[in-house]
Amino acid sequence: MSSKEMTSLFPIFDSALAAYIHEKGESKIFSSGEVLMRPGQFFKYAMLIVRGKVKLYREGDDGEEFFMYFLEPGSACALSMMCMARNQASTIMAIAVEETEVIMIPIQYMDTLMREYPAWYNFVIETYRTRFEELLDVVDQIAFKNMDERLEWYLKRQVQVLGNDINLTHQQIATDINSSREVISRLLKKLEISGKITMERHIIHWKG
Amino acid sequence: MSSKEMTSLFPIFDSALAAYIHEKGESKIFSSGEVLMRPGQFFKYAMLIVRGKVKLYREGDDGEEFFMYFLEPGSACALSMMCMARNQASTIMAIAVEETEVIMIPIQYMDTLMREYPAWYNFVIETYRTRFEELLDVVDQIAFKNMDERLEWYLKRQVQVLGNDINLTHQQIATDINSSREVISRLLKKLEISGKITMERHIIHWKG
DNA sequence: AGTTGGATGTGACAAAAATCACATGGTAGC
DNA sequence: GCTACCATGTGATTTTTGTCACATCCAACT
Repeated sequence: MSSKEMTSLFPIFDSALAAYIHEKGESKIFSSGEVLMRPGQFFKYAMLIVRGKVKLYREGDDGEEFFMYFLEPGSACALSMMCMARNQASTIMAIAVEETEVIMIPIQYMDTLMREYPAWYNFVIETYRTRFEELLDVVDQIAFKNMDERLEWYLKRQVQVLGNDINLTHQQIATDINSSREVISRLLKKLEISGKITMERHIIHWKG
Repeated sequence: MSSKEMTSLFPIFDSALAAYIHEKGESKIFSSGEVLMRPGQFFKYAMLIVRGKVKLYREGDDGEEFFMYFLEPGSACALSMMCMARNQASTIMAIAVEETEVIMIPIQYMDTLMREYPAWYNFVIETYRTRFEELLDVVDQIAFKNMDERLEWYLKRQVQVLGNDINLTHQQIATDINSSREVISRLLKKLEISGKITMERHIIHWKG
């Protein structure tokens, strides 16, 4: 990726910053399903998403999963930065849901980036802020909403990021929102009756 | 508050930064129960807590409340900074739970702070990070845990910040964790039987 | 002391969600 | 075409949580 492409994907970057990241960052491609970050891992890079989609999960003590949000091109993994900066083990799971290209910036360049590139710390702050707000929405949903509303919200987010055909089994959805397959099947049936979706094996079509 | 006191409360601040904040910040005292920030409000200050305790709530669409975390002296309100920086309405409620002194830094000094005081943006980033991790814990609890565990976790956090005698009615606790009074009463009874607490009217004593 | 209002205790019931058991149905691999 | 493996559908039951009704109890105020 050229510096020019970088500034168009990350509009907050100035050309000097883009050039620096271009020089120091390492490009890496993850294929669909590959793990970018797993709980317990110590992280030595800040990750910028260039292409593809990444799904972030929280894992419970007994291996339960809980979907939090997607990362898309032009965004960064806030958690990677936090773990790196604190030298703390990651507490989340990040998986590529399609072939995904990332720029990995090694930790040793963070001081320079922070000190000499104002656009960088603005970007970092903006990244934290975006994710923070996304997390607040997640809290709202699980604190205040019933499963039917949470399911609908979940489907909407899938559609926003991955398009109107949702390629997930009922079991996968149940895992993502920490429910059970039967409950999801029944609620999906209701959504189908109300006309918001149609269903096929392995696919849910969102109609709005 | 002198610059010297400030650097001891906010150890990340250097003396130049402390002096600048001392000059530009406005000190304000909120009495117990007073609202520092309410949903819908546009925020024009970054708030630093100097003394006292602040409780942060999320509000649901139908006026439900949900306790998120406390702010203590030496910390800042991450949400105030976010709303300010984006010129967005606040989506949370902040209430002083005891007499609380804050330094309010008007928005027009943010550019200078960010540009000329590296300690400031480090502090901002650190603030976001801390709150982010706290929010992740909240998500874990409500996503994966039953009410009994959530209640215990809630009580522990109260104790950590406010001491072993918890001055709350069952109804207030129920509101904080979005449950109902009867459920909380029954679960508290179980905790009393198991020896983790003792109860009096209006008070719960934590025994661990 | 008597009244009153909020706080707490408790049983019965309702609603939401999870779990169990089993039927049906499509499809990939032989 | 047969088989085996998932995915999905569905009723019955259990668990968890919320709701309702009402009793009791304490503390403040007259």
